[in-house]
Amino acid sequence: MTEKTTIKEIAERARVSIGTVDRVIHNRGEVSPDTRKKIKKILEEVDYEPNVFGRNLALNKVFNIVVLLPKHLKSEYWHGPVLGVEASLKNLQSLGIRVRYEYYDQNNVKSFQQSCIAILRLKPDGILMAPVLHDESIDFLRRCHDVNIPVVLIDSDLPHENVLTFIGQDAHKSGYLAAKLLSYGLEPSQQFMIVSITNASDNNFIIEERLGGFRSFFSETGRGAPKEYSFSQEDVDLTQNLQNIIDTSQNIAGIFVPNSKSHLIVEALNETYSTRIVGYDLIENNKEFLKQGKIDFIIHQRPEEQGQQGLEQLYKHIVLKQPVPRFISMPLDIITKENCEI
Amino acid sequence: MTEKTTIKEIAERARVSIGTVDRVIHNRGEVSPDTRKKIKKILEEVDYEPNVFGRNLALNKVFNIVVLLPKHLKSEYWHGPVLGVEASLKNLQSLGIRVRYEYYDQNNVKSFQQSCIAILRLKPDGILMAPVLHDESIDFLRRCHDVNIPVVLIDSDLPHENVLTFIGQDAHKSGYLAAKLLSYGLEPSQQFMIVSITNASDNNFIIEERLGGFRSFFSETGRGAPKEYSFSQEDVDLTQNLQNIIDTSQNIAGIFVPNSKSHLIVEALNETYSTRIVGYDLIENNKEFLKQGKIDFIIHQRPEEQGQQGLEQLYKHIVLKQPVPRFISMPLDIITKENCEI
DNA sequence: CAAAATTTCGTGTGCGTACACGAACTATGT
DNA sequence: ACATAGTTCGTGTACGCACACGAAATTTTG
Repeated sequence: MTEKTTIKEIAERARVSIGTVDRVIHNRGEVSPDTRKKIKKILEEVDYEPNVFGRNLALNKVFNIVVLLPKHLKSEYWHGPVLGVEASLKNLQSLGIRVRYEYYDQNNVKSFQQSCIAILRLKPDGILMAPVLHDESIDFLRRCHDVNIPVVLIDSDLPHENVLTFIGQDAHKSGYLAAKLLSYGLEPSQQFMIVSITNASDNNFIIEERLGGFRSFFSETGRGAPKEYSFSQEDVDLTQNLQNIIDTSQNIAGIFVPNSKSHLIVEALNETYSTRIVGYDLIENNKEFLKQGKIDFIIHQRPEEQGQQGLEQLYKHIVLKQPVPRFISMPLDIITKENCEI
Repeated sequence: MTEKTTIKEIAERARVSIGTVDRVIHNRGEVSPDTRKKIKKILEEVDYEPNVFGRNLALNKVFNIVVLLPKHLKSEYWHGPVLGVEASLKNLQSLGIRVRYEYYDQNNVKSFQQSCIAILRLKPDGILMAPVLHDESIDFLRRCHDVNIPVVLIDSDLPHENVLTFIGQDAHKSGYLAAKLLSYGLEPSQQFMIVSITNASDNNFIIEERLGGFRSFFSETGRGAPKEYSFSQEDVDLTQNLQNIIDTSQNIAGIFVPNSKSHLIVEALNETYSTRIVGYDLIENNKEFLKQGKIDFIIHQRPEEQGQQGLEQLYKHIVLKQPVPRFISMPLDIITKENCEI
C-alpha cells in the first residue's frame, strides 16, 4: 500500500520490458491484448503510481498557466487573487510553473472575448479565472473543455460547467450570516435596510444569492422584511440619491451592503447617525472605515487565498496529477475593527 | 532570472566537470581554492537552484515525519491537527513523505519525555508538535536543534526557541476580539464574567494571553473589569461550584471562556438564563450548543488547517528546500450558529 | 512458400542530480 | 631520480520515467 512500485519491477513481474509497460500505462497501443491485460492486472494489484520526480524529470517541461481577471487598481478587490497567485508562484516556479496574466475591461464584453481568443491561441496548460461575465464565461469554459485545458474558477461558481474546481464562498450562507450579525443583540422590532450599488457589469448572480440568504434570516426569525434599495454606480446623482434615503432612515438600525461598496454608504452617511453596517470585502476603503468604527462587520472572501489555492490546485492537477475536489470552500471570514489587521 | 541553469551548463562555463561543480555545491571539499571560487561565482551569477525533480530522484529517499501530540478522543481538539495531517499526507506520501504519530499523556510529564526519547532514537527528518508541556517542550526542542531536526510548532509558540515555524493564532488579539463580540450591542454598564476551567497540565501560557487581550478591551473601552473565576477540571465539586456562581450571576450579560470548555458552562447553566457565551474551539460539544443557540460565538483555531499547513511546511523545507516563514498566522475565525457547518 | 507488410516488443538515450571510484596531477621525502 | 602520500578532478552509474528507434515475431500477400 504505502510501498512504491516502479515500472521496472512491474516489467519483471510481467516478464516484459519497461517499454511495454510504459505503452500500456500511456495507452499508446502497439501491445497485444494478452500482455496488455496481464500488465493492467499487475498495475491494479500494486496500485501503481508513477514517481512524480521521475516523471517530471523525464518530461522536462514548463507548464504555462494563464490568470484571467478584470483590469483593476491595486486597491481593488481583484488585486487580492493576484497577490495570492504571486505568493504561490514563488514556490511553484522552481517546479516548472509559469504564469501569464491577462486583464480585460469588465465593462466591455468585446474586451473579454478578445482576451479569451488570445488565451486559446496560447494553448496554456491551465487557466485561473473569475467568471464575472456570466454568459461569455460559459462560452469560454466550453471551448477550453473542448481542447482539454483545465480551468479553475474563483469568486463565483458556474455549477453546471466542466471545470477543475471552484474556490470561493457559499454566497447564500454569507448573506444569512450577515443578517445575523446586523441584527445581533437588537430588538426584533428594529428596522433594517439593504442598499445595493452595482455596476452594469457586476456579477448579479452572487449578489442575488447573498440577498437571498439575508432575506431568509429575516423571514425565518419572524422579523419584518428589510427595505431594499438599488442604485447604479454610474448614476450621476448617486450621492444625492443615497443621502435622500439615508435622511429618511434615521430610525434604521442597520444597513446591509451585498458587495464591496459599503464605503460609499459610509461616505454618504451623516456623521451623527450611528447605523450598523455590514458589507463585503476588505478593500482599502472599507478597512479604513472598519478601523474608524463606521463599518461594523466585513465578510471577507479571502481573495488572496483564493488566488493562492487556485494556482496550487492547478499545479496539483497538472504536475502532480493528483485529484482535486470540485469545490473548495473559503470560510465566511468575519472581520471587525479588532481583527482586520491579521 | 526565471531561466533554469543546470549543473552541466555551469560545468561547461567553468570548464570543469559536473563532479567538480557538484563538490562545490555540496561543500564536499577536494576542490582547489581557485576553481572553487570560479564556480562559486558562476553559481551566484546564474542564481543556481537545483532542479527539485532531479535532486529528489537521485536521492530516492523517504522522509520520516513524526507528529507529537497529546493522547485524545476523536471528539477532542487534538484530533483536528491529526485530520489535517492526514489530508495533507494523502498528497505528500507520493512525494516521499511518511508520517508516524506519537501520542503522550498530557497529564504525565514522564510520558511526554519517554515519547521524546523514542522520537530522537528514530532520527526523523522532521517533527510536528504542540508544546503543551512548556518546559519539557523547550528541552526537547533544544535537543532536536542539536541534532538538526527541524520542528514545526502548532497551537502555541515558543518565541525564543529555534524552530522552523509556528502555525497558530495571536492569542492576545483573540481575547480582545472575544471581548468585543461578547459586549457587542450591549450597554457599557452591563456586567461580564470570565470563567476558566483548566486541567493541571493545560497550557496556561496561551490562556493567560487570551485573558490579557480580553481585559485590554474592557479597560480600553472604559468599562468595568469583568469578574474572574477559575476552577480545576479535576475538582469533584466542579458542577456544584459552577452552579453557585451562575446562580449569583443572573444579571450577568455575558461569559467568556478562554479555552474549549464552554460546553461545561452551558451544562451548568439553568435553562432559563439567556447569558451570552463566547468560547474557543469547535469541538463536538461546543458545536452542538452553538447550533442550539446556547453558545453565541466560538473562536476557531482551525486545528485541521494547522496540521495540514504544518506538514506542508515540513515538506517545503525538507524536500523542496524552500524557505519557510517563522510565523504563519491562522485567522481569528469567528463561528456562529450560522456558519458552523462550513 | 517466400517476400512484404504489419504488429509487437526490447533497447537505448536523456532528463538533472548525487555520489563513488579511480585517474591524473602535485608535493614531499629519501 | 624515484617512490609515496596527498590533492584535485573526471567518469560512470543510479534514480524512475518518457519516448524514439529498430529488432523480432507475426500476419498478410503474391
